[in-house]
Amino acid sequence: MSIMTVSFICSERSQLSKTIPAPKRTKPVLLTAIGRVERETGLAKDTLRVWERRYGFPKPLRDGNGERVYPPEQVEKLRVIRRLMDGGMRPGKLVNATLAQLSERFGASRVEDSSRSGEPSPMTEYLPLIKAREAGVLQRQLAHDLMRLGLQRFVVDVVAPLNVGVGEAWTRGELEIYEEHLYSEQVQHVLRQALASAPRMTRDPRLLLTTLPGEQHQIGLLMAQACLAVEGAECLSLGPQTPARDIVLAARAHRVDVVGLSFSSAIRLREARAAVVDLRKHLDRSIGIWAGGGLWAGMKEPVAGVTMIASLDAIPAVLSQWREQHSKAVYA
Amino acid sequence: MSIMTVSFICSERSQLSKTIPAPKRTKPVLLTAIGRVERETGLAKDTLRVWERRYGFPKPLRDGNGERVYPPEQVEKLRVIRRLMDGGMRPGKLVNATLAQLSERFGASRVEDSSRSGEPSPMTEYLPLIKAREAGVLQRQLAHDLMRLGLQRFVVDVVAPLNVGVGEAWTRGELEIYEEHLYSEQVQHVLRQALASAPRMTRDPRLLLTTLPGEQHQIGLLMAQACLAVEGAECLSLGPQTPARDIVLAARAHRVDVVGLSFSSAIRLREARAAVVDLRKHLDRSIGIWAGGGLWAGMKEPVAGVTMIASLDAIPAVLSQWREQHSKAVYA
DNA sequence: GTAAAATATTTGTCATAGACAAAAACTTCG
DNA sequence: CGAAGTTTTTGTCTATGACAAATATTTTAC
Repeated sequence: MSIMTVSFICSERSQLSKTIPAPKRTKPVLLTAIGRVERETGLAKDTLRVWERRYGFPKPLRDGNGERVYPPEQVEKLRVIRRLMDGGMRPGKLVNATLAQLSERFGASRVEDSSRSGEPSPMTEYLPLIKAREAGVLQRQLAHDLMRLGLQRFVVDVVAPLNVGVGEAWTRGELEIYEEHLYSEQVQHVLRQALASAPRMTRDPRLLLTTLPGEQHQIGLLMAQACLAVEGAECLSLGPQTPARDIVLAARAHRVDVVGLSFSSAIRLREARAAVVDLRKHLDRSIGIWAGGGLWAGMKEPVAGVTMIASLDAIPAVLSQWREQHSKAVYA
Repeated sequence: MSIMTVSFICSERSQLSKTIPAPKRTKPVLLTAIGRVERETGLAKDTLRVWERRYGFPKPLRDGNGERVYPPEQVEKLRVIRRLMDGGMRPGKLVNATLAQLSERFGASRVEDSSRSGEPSPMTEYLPLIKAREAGVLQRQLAHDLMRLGLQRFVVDVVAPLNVGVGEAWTRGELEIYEEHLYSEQVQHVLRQALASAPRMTRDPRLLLTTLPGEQHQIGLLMAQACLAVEGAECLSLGPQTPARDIVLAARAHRVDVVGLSFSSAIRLREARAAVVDLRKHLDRSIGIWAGGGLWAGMKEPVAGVTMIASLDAIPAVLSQWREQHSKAVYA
């Protein structure tokens, strides 16, 4: 993680501002090699090749060396498919549909939510702000709602639905990725501010918060931390992507009672499950594991020795339950 | 990025706290499949296989299905090798060395730095705090130094060397990854606090800050943002990992003057270079690109139309140069 | 009819081995 | 000593086959 060295190679001005020549575009067509497609879509190279073999899609062109080059429409379609798969659909049904047909499928998974009641969703209020590209206004509105509702309700009623809504809006093509990034950055800012100013109570349980490798999303972690801090739990966050081995070491070193893990739905259920099972295997039995994230709502059987928390709403209940059990143990 | 759904599947207590059965460890030996090794070391599956074929290392065992399973020592050695390669060494010379021999090599790249002068490095002050596992104390010390030195000097003289030092300490086995994570989290916290309380000047240039996909490290970005904010530049951060296409869109939408990219040394030079060249190709010529990070110190020829900033020290100079050129343009 | 068990399909990941181009290191020449 | 040419190193790509885990479908039992 060493990031910056202190050497100073920029002493020559001529080198410093080489803003002069500016390259000319060679071809207006942008073809993407398989390695890059893997990075952009999150679909493994092996998977891309096997889909081509089995389903006939994607059907990349070949360059001079016989290597696959993907035109942008196919990459775009792959991105959408990946997105739908995260929502539980299977690739066999998706690859041979047109982009238009795929877009329709999105509706299916959201009907229950949007038409559930007449009450205004946070999305109707915030989406224009995000699209207006006014970072300052967005941040002030968030800060305002935070003040009005308090941290707990702000997270549960505003931020959590907003995350879902923003993700869906992106899926429907209503938002660009950069707008999502910008939103995410503002929310993180507001949440971190709130956490910093919240008084630190040192009450049981002591929690170690992080995500497993591959899960990059910090917002889930921050939301959880906020909900836990409000309830007086002592949180220690390692940030995202801590390897299992290091979670075990850190949990021991800091003598925590519980390890809290956050999972976004951008990760596949079975992988997440396997990773949690693995962690449970190696972590001391006296230390609890709480796995949070909407991901778990779709799971059939729970993992032994792990508490699944599918909603932030559930955090207070889980906490009080833990405290109850723990106090009993002291008396017993 | 949809992270949490609002469904509440935890209403049944029995499911909620399945902390009962607790699995028994089957085998004390921890064998790692190739996919996981890829994730943990950052070395592609193809690379792992081709090294095995060519150099005879790693030499994984095979499970019942003839699939590779890597014992922990080999994974550890791979991690160290990866680390050394990021420093510019070549794998052929490394794979057949013992772990002890590899550790020696680390010295080579740091001699110039540590023995350069007698002045106390921030490391001597902070390393004990990190190892003491007292997050609160560490944070207070950081905040104290921030107050004492001011944001600019704090970033350049304390945080930047600390990042390098912490990375090296990890390499030498003096720090665990989780300790690095914890340190990183505290630093981010302090930097974000400082940025939030800094008054927002709206002076040219307008910057869009982010990292390219694959570059996860946020600290470099935050440090840059701090240095830029101090100098009065208007920063808009998208957080890490924005695809090139979206950087182009965002830069246009927000009418920025410059796109600032941060690169840690955990990424390979040629890949970074290629990515920057690609971005330059697609970004409007009127928008500048500043690529920051110690990475670029090792580069031979600069990229046309891109300003490389190898050190945070250089930021004020680059800024004033930009302003100078830009004001000239106005009068011309 | 529903629930459980058995069977079938879908799907991702792994294996093998050969090929090649870009980068780095090493020679040779002026 | 530096430029130009040559060799080695190295990562990534290709192709096809195989298999197990997850999911869907059918059959069987109650």
